[in-house]
Amino acid sequence: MQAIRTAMAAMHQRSEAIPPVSPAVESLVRQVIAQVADKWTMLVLEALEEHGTLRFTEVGRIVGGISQKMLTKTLREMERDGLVVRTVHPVIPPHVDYTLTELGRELSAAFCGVWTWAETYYAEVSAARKAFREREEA
Amino acid sequence: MQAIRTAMAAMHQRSEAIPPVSPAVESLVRQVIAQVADKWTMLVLEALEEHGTLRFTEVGRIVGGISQKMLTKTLREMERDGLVVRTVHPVIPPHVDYTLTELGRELSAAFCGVWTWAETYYAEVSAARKAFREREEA
DNA sequence: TGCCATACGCACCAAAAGGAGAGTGTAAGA
DNA sequence: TCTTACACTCTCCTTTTGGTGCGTATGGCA
Repeated sequence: MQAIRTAMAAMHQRSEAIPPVSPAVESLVRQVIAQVADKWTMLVLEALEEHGTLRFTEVGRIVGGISQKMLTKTLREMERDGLVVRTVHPVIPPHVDYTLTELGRELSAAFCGVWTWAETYYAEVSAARKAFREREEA
Repeated sequence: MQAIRTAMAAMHQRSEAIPPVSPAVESLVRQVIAQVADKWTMLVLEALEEHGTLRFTEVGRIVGGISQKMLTKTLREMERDGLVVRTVHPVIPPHVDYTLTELGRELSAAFCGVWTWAETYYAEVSAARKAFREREEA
């Protein structure tokens, strides 16, 4: 068990990989990645990219299967990170709409490759899963 | 409250967006995206892309801050989805190594854009967060 | 003789994510 | 007058995520 403790301690040390960038930047980039590499964020990004400015319920309808709670949370975090602009029209009933910022549009473009990958290879992923299942059943 | 029930019911309907692709494909792509858009998956992908074949503990050390449990889980899911090959050398102490498949390398390339985005814009995200914090403190 | 190394699996627990449902405020339409 | 619309917020609850610590097999080294 001492062995494991040692291994774990080593794991929590700084990675010695990717020397060109500083550890501080590394850490920040990882933080940003972790926040942004989220299912709902990707879906909302897509919806806004495709449809331009949308209202709260419209985003929910287009994304599909998201609860109000998660929609609010996701949108707020995206606003906080500067990915969307939230515009409140002080009327009753309330009217709020969301638009991608330049930063958001850039991120959406960056994710484009992942969407394309998924569309291109989902059949292969399915096949790999099937093969894996059969292999472990045996 | 009936209003909310109606809105929620509408939200859970199928999205009418993106007509070019079939709903079945849409759903599969979303599933794949949801699995793959994961912090640890992205980090492990990066590590393997940069260093080629790696052993279990090496992956852990390079990724940094991941527990053995999550590392095992992430690696298994990636194997299941056909992103990595797991090779067991039946010796004692055990020796297992992991290599990206072509599929994995393609995905890594697709994520490259997101990494670049994060590296390019993390300062702007930080600034946006700071501004947001100050705005809501007021 | 006895300890170490590796890549896990398992059990237990805490924290976070996420869903369901109710409540809110008020102007305009039935 | 009663309901509806919208964009939430709040509470309660379940599920998932993730961490910690333990056990394991055994050839080789001290």
